[in-house]
Parts: sequence; C-alpha cells; structure tokens
Amino acid sequence: MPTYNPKAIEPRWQRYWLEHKTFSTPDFSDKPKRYVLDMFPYPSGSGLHVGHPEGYTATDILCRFHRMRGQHVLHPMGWDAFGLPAEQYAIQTGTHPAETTQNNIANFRRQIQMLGFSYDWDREVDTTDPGYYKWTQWIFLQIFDTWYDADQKKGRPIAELPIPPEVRTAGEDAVRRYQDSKRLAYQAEMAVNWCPALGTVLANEEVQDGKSERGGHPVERRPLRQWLLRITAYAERLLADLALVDWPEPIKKMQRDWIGRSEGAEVDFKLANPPASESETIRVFTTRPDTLFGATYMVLAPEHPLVAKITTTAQRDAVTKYQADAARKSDMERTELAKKKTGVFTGAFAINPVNNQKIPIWIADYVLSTYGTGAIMAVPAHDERDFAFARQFHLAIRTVVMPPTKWLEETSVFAACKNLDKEPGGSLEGVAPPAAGSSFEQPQTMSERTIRLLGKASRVWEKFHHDPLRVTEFLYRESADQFDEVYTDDGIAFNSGSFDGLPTPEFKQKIAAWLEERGVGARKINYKLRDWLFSRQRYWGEPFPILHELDDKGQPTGLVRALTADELPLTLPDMQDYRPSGRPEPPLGKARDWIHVTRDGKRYLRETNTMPQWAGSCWYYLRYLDPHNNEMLCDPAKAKHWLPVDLYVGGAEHAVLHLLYSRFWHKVLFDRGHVHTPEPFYKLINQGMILGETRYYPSNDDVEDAMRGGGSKELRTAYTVAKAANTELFVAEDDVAPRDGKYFWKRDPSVQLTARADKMSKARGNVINPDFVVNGDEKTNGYGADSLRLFEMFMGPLEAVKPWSMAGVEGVYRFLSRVWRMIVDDRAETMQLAAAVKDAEPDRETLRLLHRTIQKVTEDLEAQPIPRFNTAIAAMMEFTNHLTRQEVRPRSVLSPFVLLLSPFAPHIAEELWHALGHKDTLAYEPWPTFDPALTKAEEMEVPVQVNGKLRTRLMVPPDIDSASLEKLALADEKVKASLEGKQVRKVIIPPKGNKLVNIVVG
RNA sequence: GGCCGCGUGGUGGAAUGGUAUACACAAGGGACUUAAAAUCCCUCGCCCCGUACGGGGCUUGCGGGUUCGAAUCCCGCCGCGGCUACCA
Repeated sequence: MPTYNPKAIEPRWQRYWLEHKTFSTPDFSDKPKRYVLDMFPYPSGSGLHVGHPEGYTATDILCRFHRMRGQHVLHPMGWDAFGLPAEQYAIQTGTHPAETTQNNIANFRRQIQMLGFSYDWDREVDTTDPGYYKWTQWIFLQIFDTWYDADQKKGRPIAELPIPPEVRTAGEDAVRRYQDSKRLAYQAEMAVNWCPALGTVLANEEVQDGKSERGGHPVERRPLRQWLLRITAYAERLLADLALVDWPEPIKKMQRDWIGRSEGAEVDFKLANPPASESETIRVFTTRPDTLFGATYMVLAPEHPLVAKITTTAQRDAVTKYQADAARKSDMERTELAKKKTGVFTGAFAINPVNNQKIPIWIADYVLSTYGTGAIMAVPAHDERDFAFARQFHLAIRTVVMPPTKWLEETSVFAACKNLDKEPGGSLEGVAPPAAGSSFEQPQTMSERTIRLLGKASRVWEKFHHDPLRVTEFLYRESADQFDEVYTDDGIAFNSGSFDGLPTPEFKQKIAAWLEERGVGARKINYKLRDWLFSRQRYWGEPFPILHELDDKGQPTGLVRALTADELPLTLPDMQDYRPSGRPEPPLGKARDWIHVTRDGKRYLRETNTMPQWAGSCWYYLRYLDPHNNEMLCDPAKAKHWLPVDLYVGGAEHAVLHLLYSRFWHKVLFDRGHVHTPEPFYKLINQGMILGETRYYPSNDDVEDAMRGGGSKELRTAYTVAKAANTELFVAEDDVAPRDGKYFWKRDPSVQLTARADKMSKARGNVINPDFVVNGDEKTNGYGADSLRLFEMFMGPLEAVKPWSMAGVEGVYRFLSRVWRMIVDDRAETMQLAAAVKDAEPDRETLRLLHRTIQKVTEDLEAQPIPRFNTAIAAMMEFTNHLTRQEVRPRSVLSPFVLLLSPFAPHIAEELWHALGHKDTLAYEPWPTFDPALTKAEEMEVPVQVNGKLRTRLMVPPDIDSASLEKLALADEKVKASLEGKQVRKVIIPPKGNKLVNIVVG
C-alpha cells in the first residue's frame, strides 16, 4: 500500500510547514545571519514556468542546508506586480489591472507553495500594495530631496545646497528653481517613443527596429516633459564599488561597459568667422587629444544648439532639411541601418587651436547629441568613423601617429611594395593581373589607391634601399589618405610640431597640460551612462508624490511641491478608463477630481506620470526586513542585522538595469543614513536559462522542397499534418536514427535531421508548466514537487544553459522511489519500515560510503563560487545504489542520509524521517558531519603509467610511502614487460597523496 | 564589427594538470509475470586481432605548442551561443 506517492505526502507537509510557521524567521538571533534572496517574479497571467523554480530551488536548498548548520536564515518572497503587461492584459480583457494582478499573484503563490520552498510567508511583499508603494514614493522623495556634492562625493539634503549670492538676491523663486536644477530627481524635455497607431508612448524595450514590438507600427520620437534621476552623479561610485562585491566577472564587465567611463579632454575650437554676439567656441570631447594635429574637420550633432547660429545662408536649406530628417529617424535607423555615413556642410569653419588651421564644420547624425558635448573634432586618419565619413565626402586625411611595424606589415601597401623587386624594373606592371601560372604573388584585392601609391613607391624605391617597410612608413607619413586601413591604437607621434616623437600616453599628458595652460581645454571624464528616464505615461504604476504649482490664471509656474511623508501613500485613483489617452499625455490626466489639489490656498495639479516597473524592485530587499512597519521603510536595527544580502540569485537578463538601479537607490539611501552598507547585494549568482526539450528538425531546404510538393513524400505528409495543427515541423526522438554522428529520420532515411533545443515559447509550443510536471494531467500522473526540484538541480551546473527533459524527470522520480523502498516496506498495508532496516552496526564499506556521501554533499553545497548541486545528487544516487543491494540497512546510516537528502527533496525526507521514528520536522536537525578517517578505503587503486600511458593499476594501502610504491610498481609484471630493453630515466610520484606512478623511459 | 562564454559517448553531463566518459537518460538482452506495467540483474565511446577466455590501438571540434603527464595551460583555425553596437 504505501508506495511512494508524492501527491499524498507533499500537500500534507506543505500544510504542516505553513501551520507550524516552520520557516518564519525571528528578526534577531545570536546565530550567524544569512540573507538569501531570489529575484522576485513578475506574476504574469500564464503562471510559473520551469525557469522560475531553477533559481528558487537552488536558494531553497542552500537555506535549508544553512538552517541545519545553525544559521539564522532569511528567505523571503514577493511580487513585482506593477507594469505594462498587467495593464495591457487589463485593456484586452476589460478587467481592472488591480484585479488581474491579485489573481495572478494568488496563482503564483499557489504554484510556489506547491513546490515546498521554505519562504517566510509572513514577510511577503507586493509592490502594488499601497502599504508597500507608500515607501517607494517616500524613497523617491528622499531622492528628490537630495543633491550630489561632487567635492564630498556624496548625496546631501537639498537644504544644505550652497546658494550662490546672485541667485539668493534674485528672490525665493530663483532659489527654488536653482535647487530644482540640482536635485537627483529632476524634470527635463526628453524624446519619447510615440506610437500614433497604438495611441501610446512606448518604453525603449517595446520598440524594435523603429517599430512597435506589438503590431509593428511606426514609432516617432517626440519631446515630452519627463522625470529623470541623476544616476550619472553616482557613475564613479557605481563603477568603483564593483570591487566590493562578489559577482560573476561577466556581469561586472557588463555594468562597467554600460557605465562606459572614458578619460580624455575637452578642447575649445574657435569659430573662424564668429557671428556677432554668439559664443565663439565649439567645445568637443576627445579621448585622443594626442591626435589634435590630425583634426581636419569638425562635426556637430544635428541637434547641437550652435548649428542654426553658424550655418551660412548658402547651406541653410540643406542643413535644415538634414536636421528634420535626423529628427524623424529612430536611434536604430541612425545607426544600424546606416551603412553609409550621411552629413551636411554648415558653411562655417573653425580654428584648430594647436596649429591655427582652418577646418570645415559639418553636421552628421553619427555624432550623438547626448554624449560628450555633442560635437567632435574629426581625425579621419586615426578613427574608423571619421575615416569613413572623410572618404564619403572627400575630406582631408592627415596621419599623426606612426603605427608599429607589425601593423604596417599587414597593410595592402606593404604587401604590394614587397613585390616591387620581383618584377624587373619594379614598375607598375607588377600590379597588373598576373599571367596564368605566374609565380608572381599578388594580393587578392588591390584597391586603385594602392595601385596609385605604387607609382610613388617605385620613385623612392632606390632611396630606401629596396626596403618595403621603410617605403611603407614613408608612404604612411606622406600619403595616408591613400591607405585602405585605419590605425586607431597607440603609436609614436609625428606631424605634431614640438610633440613629435612622443608615445601616445605621454603625448596625452603633455597636451592636456598645454591646453590647460592656454585656457583652451582641460582633462575630462565622460560616461556612456545617461540619467535614468523615470516616468512612464501609463496608469499601472506608482503615482509621483509631486504637485505642480498653478498661477492665478491656472497656468503651471514650473515650480513643484513635494507631498509630505504623512500624505503618503498617494494612491492610484480608481479609474474605470485607464486606457492610453490617444495623446502622449498620461491616462491619469483623465482623473479630473484626483489631479486638482489645493494646499495653503494655492492651486496645484498632481503629477500624472507614473513610475517605471523598476521602481518597486529597486528596494524590495529592504522591505522584507520589516514588511509591516508603517512608520518607516525599515527599522535601522533590522537593516543593521540583516544587510547586506549574502546571496542573490536570478537571471542574467537583469545584469545591467535592475542591478544598477538598485545599487543607485541603495547608495542614495546610504548617503542619507538609512542603510549602513555601501552595496546591497554582496554575492550574486546567475542561473542559466532552461530551454525546451531537444527536438530534431529537417533542414530548411528539405522542408521547402516538401512544401513545393517535391522531395520526400513522408516529409510532405508530416508537413501537412504539422501545418494543420499549426505547429512547427519537428521529429520526436523515437523517430530518429543516428548514423555516422548525424541524425536521420526513421520514416525516410534520406532526410537528415539536426538536433536543437530552443528557448521555451508559446509560439513553439514547447513551454513546460510546473503544474503539469508536479500534478500531471488527465492522462499522466505527475511526478511531484520533490522530483521537479531534484531534476532542476540534476540537469547540470546551475549557471549553464540546458534543455528540459521529461525523461530526466522520470529518472529522478525513479531515484526517489528507490530511496523510498530502501526504507519503507512498499508492499505492506500500513506505513512500516522495510524488513532490511535494522538497528545493526553498518559494515565497513557502508560506513565508508555514508561518510564519503556526507563529505561530497557538504563540500558540493559549500563550493565556491557556485554550489554543485548536480554532483551532490549523483553522490546520493551512488549511496542509494549501494544500500538497496544490502540485506541489512542500518538505521544509523539511513537517518543521516535522509538529512542529506532533505534540502533537495524536503517532502519525502520529512516523511522518511518520521518513518524512521523521529518526531517533528527535520528542518532544524543538525547537519550530519563526516569523519575523514572513515572516508578512506582499506586499499586504494594506483594507476601506473609508462611515459604517460596507463599500463596497469596496483592495489595498495592508502598510507604507503613513495619509495615502496615505486618498488612495487617497478616489480609489476606488466610494467616490466613494457620496460623491456629500455632505460628508466625517472619515476614520478606526485607528492600529494601518491595518486599515481609515472615511469619515464628513454 | 567588438567583447565574453562554450565545444567530452546516441542524449544531459562528470573529471579544471595525474586512471577520460562518474551519475542519469535513451537503447539492447535477461529474470519475475497468464500478460503488461513496475521492479531487479547484465551490456552499452570507437576501431582492430581472437571461436571463446582475452589482448591491442585510438578518442574530449580541428591543427600546432608547453609538460614526465593536457579535456584541463598557451598559440592559430572552425563551429555554436550570449551580450553589445557610430559613446569620439
């Protein structure tokens, strides 16, 4: 009767844990603390998918392990529930997002609890709960109340901002405007993605290739008033403090690249003919001030404010048209699709400060208005982009950096020069197409320019003693514009006046000083990172706790007023019509009663933008520490106890945005004294993606053949069937015949197949639902939560991308069944132990295996940087394989084994723990320990190699000394045979543990 | 284009300088059974010699190198995946 039946066991223990609050965590304890955090999910309508429990299982195993090792473990879960998908789903179904969100949360909670995770459910948070977003708004107000003191490198209260005297004398409004301009949360006009067809503003991630992701409608860029957060003020600290955290190096690198720090200089170029009363200089940013002598033109971004002022009458029409075109293009069109550089001459000229040369000023959209100063000096000889532009518009190219020999030798010019001596006379004839069978070696492609250069080369050929390198060097100095390659790295300066001969790094130092002395430039650091666009023109998000002041006529004055803490939370108005307005203005504008406010006799309009989805997830790890506190976001004593997060596990898709935004908020809270650690997440692990089951696909050519009615008849039939069922055509594994390392279709062996595992997606029909794995459906039985958990961990290393396999789940299910039968009599009517379970002393081998298993599982769970769950499970399988073969299975080895299994498969472990006669839950039982002496076998196997090739294996006592081992090895018959007639030169026995013998013979 | 990662049996993977293929899946054979499922036992990288017992050789994408010894370290190439993309 009691066969292994997860359906009976699992819900019972889940109920037990909830009712007994087994995993409820006290706020404080004397035990060492450990805060283990999962990236909380967005509760979508489609429910959990098997990717979610991968990370959750890993953290759950570690939490259960650490609890048993006597640690004070915090392991909470919650919901990131504001955001676009809920709103769109609501619009489609006509159900209010608040309602669908709650339904989705209930479903997610049910599914997560069904998997037996040891979360402290008393600490559950929901970002859409006013009790939660009250504090999201409160943190926004802190950010709003903060300015960044660049000297102290710290965010400080706005009240401490020094006000310049001339501002103070201009009155209170001027002071307020000055303060507003310095806050970490500020307003600005920014281009947004406006989609007229959908009547809504789209986030950048909803725009693909200049079209809306949903529907493929065109998207325009329109300026709109936006809230921004001054994350750029923290760029340096966000970069530097990566040194404080233990994260995977690739994630750190992605953050570094995203921040994109570059050191360089700003340089001022005077206008050659400045229009009266206008600024006389154009400021550029460059990382290569050492190439100033090679600057042959300048480029302004089309949006640069000076463009209109400097453009000459003759060029005005062309420039205006170009600006209009550029404005219409999306970022994507400007970059990726633009294979050819575009631009227009303004008619104006600037003066290069280092040599007073007059150079033309162009506008081009390859220069971004949002980076640096929005203007560049172009050095076409040493920059790929400038080079392409100069070629396009026939602008001067002037070399000023001599590349190393190695580079010169790889140029096509050098390749051509080398041949000058091979043809008599070293003439241009050498570059004509070679005659058939000619031994003349010619580069495959030789541009007309190179051919022209060869004329010049042949004239100096004698002068440089037929040395192709010196000739190439000469040509590079004199006629760089004729080269096809661009050298952009460091080298030795030339054509640079008194700086000639300097290596690039030294030149950079000297020229910076030179520019500073003359007041025409200065060292400067720039970042790719832009300020964070923090507002969305949507309904389903946190409202901003901000009021816009109106004047007597009801017009906005441009001044804002923050709500006070006691006015929070500012709840979303309960609107029936939350659809986008059809104009760029946010839907909250339609809540007429809500937006009008009077305070102290003044009239105000509420801010109608809402916060982006990132806001709630930026600080949830703090709220878990004190989830019901209505007085503060988190009691500092609790924050002090728990922070920082000791382990944070989630997908790599959050490598940049979520993690960077959280770190930024945390640093502001740190500066303002609300948290005591500079970083929120001490250690981070990314779990790898889980793909759909491996499938076998016929080649596209074969399928196309079949579609046209040709090719394989079988394939044609299969194609018709797949098309009718509206699925992709693939072949099940049963139908695949492997041959010569390739796969063929059993039903038609002429059809070759390729194996492929794809991302799970509805469209491919390969999504695996945890409900199905655990509970099955009408046709199948389901394997239970323990099997799902175990398989997710057994598939491979946590961080690896790996394909799902239902057969693999079946495999671990069989393992758990075997564990069950190892302990429980599955043929008895009532729950009783198997007959082989006895209070006997274990034999030596069984005891050894138990201790080896304890050692292996413990060490695998402790492994750095990432625990090895898969090999820990394999060790437990080996233990089980051994013990199920034994006639006598001592209780004294079964109990510790059940404890080892419990973090991985907690339900079956609890049940077996009870069967073995223990009371209550095993969740806080001490973790088993191993005796190193007992892990060793009586004899060990030592491989013997001759010249690195395995010849035999010896059985020896584990404590044998090297000399005896060597003697034994040399005495072995097989070894003697392979040493026949050869001289033993050396015998190698590695010092650590006598693991092998290698006899070197000559 | 740039940067990063990966490449081991039919499949997922193990071994991170010391016995390559642990553990599992799939496949095949056998036992039990009226039968099936379940369970248990056996075989299972490739090639060669041998009737058999057994023996020998090769093998970690390809080519080279370092080392007594390389899946592991180094160089070059090929393939796959991810991120990123005019940031001056």
